[in-house]
Formats: sequence, C-alpha cells, structure tokens
Amino acid sequence: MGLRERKKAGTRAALSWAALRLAAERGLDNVKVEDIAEAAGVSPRTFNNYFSSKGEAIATHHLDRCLRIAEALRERPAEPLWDAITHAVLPQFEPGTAVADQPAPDPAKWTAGVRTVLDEPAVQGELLRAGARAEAEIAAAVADRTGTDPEQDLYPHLVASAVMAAINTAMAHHLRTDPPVPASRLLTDALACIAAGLPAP
Amino acid sequence: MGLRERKKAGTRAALSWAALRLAAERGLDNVKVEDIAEAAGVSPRTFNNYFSSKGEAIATHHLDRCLRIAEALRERPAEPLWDAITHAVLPQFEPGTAVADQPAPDPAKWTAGVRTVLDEPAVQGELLRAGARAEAEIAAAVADRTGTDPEQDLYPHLVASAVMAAINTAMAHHLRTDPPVPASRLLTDALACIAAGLPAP
DNA sequence: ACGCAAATATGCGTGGTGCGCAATTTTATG
DNA sequence: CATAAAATTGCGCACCACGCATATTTGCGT
Repeated sequence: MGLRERKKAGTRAALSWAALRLAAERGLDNVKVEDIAEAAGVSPRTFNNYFSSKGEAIATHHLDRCLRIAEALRERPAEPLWDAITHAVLPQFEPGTAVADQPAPDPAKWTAGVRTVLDEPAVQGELLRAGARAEAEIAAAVADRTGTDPEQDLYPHLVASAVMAAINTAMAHHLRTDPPVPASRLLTDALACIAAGLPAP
Repeated sequence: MGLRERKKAGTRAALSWAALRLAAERGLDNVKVEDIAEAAGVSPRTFNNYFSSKGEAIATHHLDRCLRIAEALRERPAEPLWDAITHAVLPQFEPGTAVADQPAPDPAKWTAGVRTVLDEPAVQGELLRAGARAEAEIAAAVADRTGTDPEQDLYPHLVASAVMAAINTAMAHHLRTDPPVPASRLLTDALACIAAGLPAP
C-alpha cells in the first residue's frame, strides 16, 4: 500500500474516531462537523469528502468490522459453512481488538457515552446502512463458497442477512444488559440458534 | 376511533402517499417538502410535525405493513410458529392490497419510478429503520406466544430479526428481477429456508 | 533528481432541512 | 356553550450536504 492510500486511511480513521469520541463525550448534536475536523487536523470541508454525515463517520467502525468478517470467511473455505461463519465473526468482537487507542480516560464513562451515541436515531440508521453494505460482501463470499449466484439465488443473501441479524440482535442485547453479558457467548448462541432453524423453545 | 385520530391518520396517509407519488414521478431530490405539503393540502411546517424527512414519509408504508404482520401474528396463536409467521407475512405483500389508490396512471412508469426511489440512499436508510422498529413489535408478539421475555431472552428478537431479513432479502430480489418474480413465492421460499436452518445447498 | 498528470485537500457559496417557539385554529369533554 | 387539550401554522435560526474553483500533495516515468 502506497503513501497515498495510507494517508487516506489515516485521516479516515482519525475522523471516525474523533467523531465517536467527541459524540460519546458531549452527545451527538453538541458536536459540530467543524469540531470533528479540527480534532482530526483537517479542514471542515474535507470531512464531507470522506463522510456525508456524523452518523456515517461513526458507523464506519461497524462497517469495517463486518467487512473483515467477509474477508475472514474467504480464508476458511475448508470448514462447514456455519462453523466458518462462527469462527469468522467471533474474533471481530473480541474486546480490545479495536478500542486499543487512546480514547480510554474512564472505561465506565466511555461505555455509557457509546451507549448514548448508539441510541441516537441518526446513528442507528447509519449502522443499519453499514450492515446492509457489509451484507453484500458476505453474500458474495457465501456465494463463492457454495457455488450459488448472488444475482439469481436467494440463498447467499439470505445467509448474509441472517448473519447480520444475529450480530445486530446479539449486540443490541449486549448493550441492553448491565452488567454486560460477554458478546462472544451471545454471538455463538445466536448463530447456533439460527443454524438450527430457530425452533420454538 | 374519534374524529381527531381519523383526521390525523388521514393527513399522515396523504403526506406519505404524496411523497411517494411525487418522488416516483420526478425523482426524490426534485421534490421539495413544500411540494409534498402542497399536494397534501397542509402547511410545509406541518409535514415536519409528522415526518422528519422525505425518506421517513415514504418508508412509513413499509413500516405500517410490517406492523400489520405483528398484529396478524397475534391473531394466529394456534398454529405452529413458522406456519403462523408465513400466514401473517404473505397477505401483506399481495399486489393490490395497498396500491388500490389513484396513483396508477401507468403501471410500468409507476413501478420503474418506485424502483428508482427505493434506490435512493436516504430512503433505504429509512426503510431499514422502519424494519428495525417493526422488529420490536414482532419480537413482542413472538415473546407473548412462546412465553419468552424480550428483555431477557435473545430468542424473540432473533426470530423477528430473521423474519425481517427474509422479507428484505425477498423484496430486494423481487425488485432486482425483470420480469419480477412474484413476491409470494420468494417470501415463502425465504421463510421456509430460514425455518430449515439455512442448510448449505 | 525532475517534472508532469492525477488524486486529494481546501475555501467559499448556496439551497434545503430539522426543529424550537409562540400564536391561532380545531376538537373533545363536562 | 365554555373551557381545556391538541393540532396546525408562520417565523426564524443554526446546521449541513454538496457543487465549483483553486492550491497542494503524491505517484511515476524519464
């Protein structure tokens, strides 16, 4: 990867992290695009060259994570489908994988702030949009693996959609509970339940 | 239902239909809130008393449809869960159930216009948000039926999420195909596939 | 090492939008 | 019919997405 792309990825990351951090501290609409740009050391106009809204900047974290799932799926062509999916999903939600930055002044305040931000309607919408985008990639990966055609068959999209459903449900539950149930347990349960056809309990 | 609520529902319907119709005719961003309000016979300010964006006004149709699914689910407590779900979902997507208004000047132009509108990012986001809202209602219905607790158990949310996944996937495929495959077949296939645990083909 | 072309960042201007506030009209109730 | 509650309306403001023109940085061939 050349200097060009690295700088681009750098400012993108700086912008999205700044957006999340500031929003978690002050609340989403007490943060202006100007503030985020300043925190990332770029011009306000540049922010909109990368993201078209504050919500999108924040949701990028989720998008990247889910795109990594599709990537991981392609690296496990040997296992049975649902085993591969489980093993592709879980590592992306290990604590410490992404938050290993400097935004940890107080872990309690931090998670509370994040929870508040994620309740914001604008952010929720963007998270869903991110999930939809990732779904396409996952569907493509599943299609390759199973020899189905994304244009023709429902199957790959259905699997991808169900996986995202499991993730969203598990994460929603994770945010809802206090003290938080570990995400890994919720995710394995949810995926197993779906792979079992969601039988009535 | 009193006069008050009926008028309220009336203007809400008028606004959302006007929004969809105008957007399908001219394209979403060639329509200003002012135009929609005028077409519905209310003040521009009133539009924002009902919806906070054009996309939300349009997505209301989808939301209402999905809420009716939750309602229908509660009216079928006898059947096995997935039979009830299938029977609750299908009628809401019968052609002619909702479009029986006056917006049918040319069916070809109409569906093409709708397809264009649904490609708009703003609308997609709102559709996803509508799905998420409906999901909560469906989850509640499933929880009642299965004796699970939405606050505590993953199961009802997981089922609701999977149902919405099936609907979204089926509708996306329905819009993608030309000539369109009947939605009913896609929906039954998708729901059956999920109830079977999405086995690799 | 140098220079050219492409990609990227920036500044400015503009139309549109979401929403708070206060006044007015319409509806429900006793 | 009177009074309270709710909905609609008009006004106004702050914010934001985005197009366009310009300056700067990066990649690459020589």
